[in-house]
Amino acid sequence: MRIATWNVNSINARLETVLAWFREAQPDVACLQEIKCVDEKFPREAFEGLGYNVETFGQKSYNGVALLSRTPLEDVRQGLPGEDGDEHARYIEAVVSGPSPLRVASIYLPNGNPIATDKFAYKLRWMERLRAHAAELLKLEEPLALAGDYNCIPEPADCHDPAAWADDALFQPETRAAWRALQWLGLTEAQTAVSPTPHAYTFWDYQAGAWQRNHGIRIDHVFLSPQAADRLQACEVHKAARAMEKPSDHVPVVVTLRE
DNA sequence: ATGGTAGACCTTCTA
Repeated sequence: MRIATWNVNSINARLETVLAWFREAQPDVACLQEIKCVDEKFPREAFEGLGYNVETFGQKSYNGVALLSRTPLEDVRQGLPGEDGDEHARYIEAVVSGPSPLRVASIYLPNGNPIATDKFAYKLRWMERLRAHAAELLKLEEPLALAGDYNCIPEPADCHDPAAWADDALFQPETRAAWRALQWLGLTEAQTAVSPTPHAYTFWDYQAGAWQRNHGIRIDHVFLSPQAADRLQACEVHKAARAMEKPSDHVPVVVTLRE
């Protein structure tokens, strides 16, 4: 089973690019982030035409996440528990049905910049809520994948120039500690587990020639429960997607689990 | 030199 995560930076602006990648890569499950539209505006039919079941948690203009699966999605949950009044659409979870069911979540963690504002406090609260929810899910002792844009640069080797990120929310000690706290729960980050390659970037800014200079960051991750990590076979960063026509600034990350 | 680009969309916010 192949599970993809991809921050598409507007599903409607990116539809042809995303569909072309889906035809080529043919993931069984996909977690999308930053769809940037309400549920009614998601191009559902285009993905159903490729054989996917579609669940979305959208929002006007910003954020928005989606789950796509070849088999039906059950037990769908929209929104991360733990903060009443949180309006951001950043979390959707469901169970991919089949002979070996997989619980999967599409995660768009808050960016958190600038760090001297409530945006950073919101980011850290959101990370603590995710930790608490993940701890609950781990009690189920079932295959689980928490995939998405974590907006966290875990290690210096996950960027080109750590000094350039020193004041950025993605590289703050608190952000990185909250990310590691997910590991200490017993979750396995797939890319690091399979091939801990330095500079395996998943995002390159549109600005300042970041792609041409390979000034990227590794911020798109897949965390697996022990029952899923036990089946981990591969984790691939689809770097070529950054060179497509009208690319997203993120590329897909695809995890393969043994059946 | 505080730049640069992209998307949504009403003029500026977010990234």
